[in-house]
Amino acid sequence: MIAAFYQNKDKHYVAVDCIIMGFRDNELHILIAKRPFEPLLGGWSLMGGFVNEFESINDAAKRVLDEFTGIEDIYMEQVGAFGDVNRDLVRVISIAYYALVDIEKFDTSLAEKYDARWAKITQLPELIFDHSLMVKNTLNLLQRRAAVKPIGFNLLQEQFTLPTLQSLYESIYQEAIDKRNFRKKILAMDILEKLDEKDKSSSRKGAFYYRFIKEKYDQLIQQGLHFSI
Amino acid sequence: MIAAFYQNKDKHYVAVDCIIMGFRDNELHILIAKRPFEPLLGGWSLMGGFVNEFESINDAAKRVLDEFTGIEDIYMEQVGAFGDVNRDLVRVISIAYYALVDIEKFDTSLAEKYDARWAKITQLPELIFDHSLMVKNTLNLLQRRAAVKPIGFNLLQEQFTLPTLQSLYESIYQEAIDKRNFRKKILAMDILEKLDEKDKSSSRKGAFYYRFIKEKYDQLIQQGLHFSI
DNA sequence: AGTTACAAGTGTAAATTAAACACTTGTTTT
DNA sequence: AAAACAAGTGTTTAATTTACACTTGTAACT
Repeated sequence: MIAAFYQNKDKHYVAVDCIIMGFRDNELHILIAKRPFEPLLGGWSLMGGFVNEFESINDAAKRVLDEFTGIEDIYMEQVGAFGDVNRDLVRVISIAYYALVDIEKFDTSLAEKYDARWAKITQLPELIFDHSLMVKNTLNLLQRRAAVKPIGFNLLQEQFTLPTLQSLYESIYQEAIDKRNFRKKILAMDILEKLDEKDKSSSRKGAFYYRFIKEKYDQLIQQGLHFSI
Repeated sequence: MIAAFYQNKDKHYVAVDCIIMGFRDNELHILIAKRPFEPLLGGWSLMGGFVNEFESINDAAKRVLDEFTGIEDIYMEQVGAFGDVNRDLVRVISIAYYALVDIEKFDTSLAEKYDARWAKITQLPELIFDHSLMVKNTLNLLQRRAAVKPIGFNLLQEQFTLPTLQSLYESIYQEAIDKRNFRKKILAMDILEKLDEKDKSSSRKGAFYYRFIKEKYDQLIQQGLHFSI
């Protein structure tokens, strides 16, 4: 009876495609790879994989993320399902996830293995299928999310300077931010801890390191206040 | 060669589930139906259907919307893919879409045919599978969208009063809005046209009807301004 | 005809938030 | 000792949001 109901329904290939984002040289980057098989062999593509029979789509995304970055416990969020593309010969319904990773933790040996590279989001090549659209939607979503949730820190190492943090947000919003206003706002939330060390790699004076303190953020929320940059 | 690559991949049942929203009696309503087949026969569910082999997922959603409402050209937007539910016996990946309809255009004969009814969003029964989660995510998405896009008008008839429009937004945001501030804001955008007729169904004085003028909205956008309520 | 009931309709002031803006500091290099 | 240079710092103005209470128009009732 049950089997009978499903029996005449079509089944589909379902893939996950991951928009893996990293931050380097004051710019957002996305991990892309040369596609190793047909159709569109050699085209630039996002990192993806097929969903297995008894696997949740979230688990599939996690598996793919781990496979291509060597990092577990990655911050990720679904972007949406894409299925209107007329892929050659076979139609695949693809569910896109974006992920924010600390690019320093990235296992670079995997880049060789998969012929992958980090491309600046402002200078992405044309991607296959609807992958360019996925990236566009992701940036949109990220801009809205990063404005109200402290997810940007996932793109940084544990310690970071305020100039770096600011340039991260500038890269996400793709617009300049006033230095004084930015500092005022982020520090007013009292969710960062200032450290004693300085990063002297980009100035003689050096910039103090800060850390994001999750507990302080939770406290902020508990007080009915909100993160906002 | 190509076939060989896909050959060993699993295929999945893919459905669309539609959160069909209407506005009535100053409250958002959602169309739900008693499920007519196993598993979970008799449980309250969203309106859904399976995606056909050569159909885009958007088209599948449109088809389902038309089937259950009798309305074509419905405003709809994807909410996301849901696939982590352990559905009895068979796993189905479902892509949720929300739709905003003028409840007056709804073909009520379909309600009988499908054993469907409009339920207040504040008083929804427990829904099957992850449908309750879909509704929750939809309300979230709708709150963010309705704040910056003039999509709320899809829930109203062509002519509507400002008190009605306000109560629509109150129902979407689930919070009271100050009457004067609301009117100030919506009228300042100059996207509505005031008509000469009044609606006297809810007061002796009567409230003037207004119409949303898409051309005026386009003009607003062209000026670099934004819709915002 | 006058009164009542009642939602529709209207404006201003205060508070908050966002935006604009330029100089000083600390450290290394020359 | 001077130069170079990014890090760091406050205040003022503008814009936006919030709070708040009375008048108006019409139908129903007496």
